[in-house]
Amino acid sequence: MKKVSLKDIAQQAGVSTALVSYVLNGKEKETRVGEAIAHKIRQIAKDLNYQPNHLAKSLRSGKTHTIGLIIADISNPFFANIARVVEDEAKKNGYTVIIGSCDEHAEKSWDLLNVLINRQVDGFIIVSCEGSENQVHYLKERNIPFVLLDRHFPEIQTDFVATNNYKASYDAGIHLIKSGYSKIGIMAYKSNMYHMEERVRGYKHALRDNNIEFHESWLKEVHFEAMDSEVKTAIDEILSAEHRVEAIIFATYGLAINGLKYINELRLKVPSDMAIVSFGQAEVFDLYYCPITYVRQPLEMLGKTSVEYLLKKLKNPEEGMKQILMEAKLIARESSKARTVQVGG
Amino acid sequence: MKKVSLKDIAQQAGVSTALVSYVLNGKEKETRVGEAIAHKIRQIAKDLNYQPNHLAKSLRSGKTHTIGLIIADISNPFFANIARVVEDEAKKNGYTVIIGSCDEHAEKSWDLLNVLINRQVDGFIIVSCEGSENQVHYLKERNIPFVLLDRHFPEIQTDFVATNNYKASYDAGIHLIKSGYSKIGIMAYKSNMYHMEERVRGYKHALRDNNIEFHESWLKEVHFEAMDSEVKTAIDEILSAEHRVEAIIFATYGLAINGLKYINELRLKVPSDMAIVSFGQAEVFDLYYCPITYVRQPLEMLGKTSVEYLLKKLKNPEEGMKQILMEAKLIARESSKARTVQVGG
DNA sequence: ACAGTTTGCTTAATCGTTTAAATGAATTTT
DNA sequence: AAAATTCATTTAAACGATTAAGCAAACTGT
Repeated sequence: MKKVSLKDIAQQAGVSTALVSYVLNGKEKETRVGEAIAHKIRQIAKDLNYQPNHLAKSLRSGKTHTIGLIIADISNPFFANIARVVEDEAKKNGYTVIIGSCDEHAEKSWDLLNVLINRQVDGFIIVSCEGSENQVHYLKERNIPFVLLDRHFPEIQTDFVATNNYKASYDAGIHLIKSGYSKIGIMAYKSNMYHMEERVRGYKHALRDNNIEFHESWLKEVHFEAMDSEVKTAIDEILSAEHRVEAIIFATYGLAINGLKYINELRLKVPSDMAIVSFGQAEVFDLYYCPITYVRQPLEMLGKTSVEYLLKKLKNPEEGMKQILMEAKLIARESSKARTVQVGG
Repeated sequence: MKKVSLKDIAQQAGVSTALVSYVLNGKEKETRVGEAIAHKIRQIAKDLNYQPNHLAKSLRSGKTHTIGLIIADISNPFFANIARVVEDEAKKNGYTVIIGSCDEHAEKSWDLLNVLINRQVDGFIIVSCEGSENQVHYLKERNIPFVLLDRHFPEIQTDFVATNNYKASYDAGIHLIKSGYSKIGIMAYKSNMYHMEERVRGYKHALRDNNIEFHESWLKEVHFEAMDSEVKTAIDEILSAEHRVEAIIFATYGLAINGLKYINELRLKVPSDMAIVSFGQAEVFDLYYCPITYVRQPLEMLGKTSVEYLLKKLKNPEEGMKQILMEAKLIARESSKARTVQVGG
């Protein structure tokens, strides 16, 4: 069963393909197609169940109505949720999404970018990874529309939609301090990505603003690729250090999962032995024996807005630059419960 | 900056586009292109950083090297993991994946199917939802290659890659019985999908083979769309029924999450108040205060094999029908720990 | 009645590739 | 030396759509 093309309809109607195209695209008024023939064409198209060939349309128009979404890993719930929002929002506007996972790897990210550019996606939504600045510059130079999502490079002028990580982390710190903890550590990725630095900076400022002296041993930075083992080492060190922390902020979901597993292994009780606040969100946090306090990023809004910005740019390339930082919300739970004995700063 | 096309290269080299195409596709031998000119063409292509236009290629060849993956929901970890495997395996073979979430909704699934068919995907990998038999028939009629993943329709002859759900559920039942439980319930979706029926059947046979009388109140079937509330009602009923169960099998990840949340609310202790076995897999099961026994489906294998089957079919449409049931593995944990007092059947 | 306008349709180029067929020159065979 | 073969390249159609431009025929006004 061959696919039905404009030509087939034209033949059956005894007209040229041009007419068929006009009618089927609702241009019959401007192009003065006869009423009778227009009706006939529509009928035949319906009878043959005509479905336009997107490839041909795209080749001609230069628009594929497709957007590329580059993330770290679709099997990570944070990105999976984002992806779902982006998918839905795009579909609502007649766009299709192609998702690529780069595993926080700049090289893979390059590959994806190129594959998707060759596939003529109209634009990108990108969760950048470390060392991918050149890719951002490349897109700017080539004038390919894109929006950075969740992470951005402050030194590069781009559209972006991200969380106010400084504030989020600051709030997390303040929350712990108010709950009576003063020896507070943070576990983050070893990375010079801005969003990660901001999380560390927010945490430090929370301490500073409460006259708590920060100790270097409280900041643990682990490599993404060696997370499994390094998280354990980091926790071991944190526990045996001079100023043993009473609370940890996990700067990402992945770190929290690994950290919690090890904390369980060590039979440490949350929050009495160690209070916890984590970034990210997932069912785990609800179901943990001691529900985990977490920083809820406005996933839905982040995803929706990134699509919105990108589509605006696609519709009008002259559209001005759009940058927005959205506020996260701290969801306080048992894992950071106020200590019975309040320890002032 | 315009995109570089074959024409541009041809112009610079002073030859026709045909030659350029031949050389760049490695057909210089068959088509006897001069060595010197071939070299020149390659050099120019490199200098101009030529990237072929996939749309044009696809329009001409009728092949897009794209596969459509239709699942229930990318934000569900089971599907997210599957999607990741499929993505990687496809990429390895030069294919791109477009993912669509249908929310277990046949109508949405139809939409997705049509959108992707218009986008000329070469084939589909589909996790079918209830009431989508007509879609499967449609694909067969239209001769569009596809492989059913995780779920299949026994009455329709198709390629499929799925788990042996009967066996998996049977094993889950046996495991609980061996661990000393005899009043065992199961929570499943109200559905006539084969994979779900098989899970119930396996469970029932495990009871039967151990001379345990099955009580209707032990089988709770809830509607997917009203899961949140119906799971609670179901658990309430299960607890107040005459033969109150000591253990529950959750037939899906989603049910388990909802169920566990409610069990926590009720302050029931796992496994002493209620033992648990669940299908699906995710971090939650590891981190729950009492690690959850679960049926581990061979995700990696399922995903890989589905891609493999599909690609074989794409390469050779005459390829015979391929059907495989893979065995799941029960991962025994605390949530189904052997009771101290063994209760024989 | 004739120029000018409107109407309703067709023609043909175009997007960027691929590839069968054609072409003409150089080389080999007889 | 003519015929046949080989070699290296070009031409042009095709994929399926869009759309500017062209062209009769019918209609308008004077």
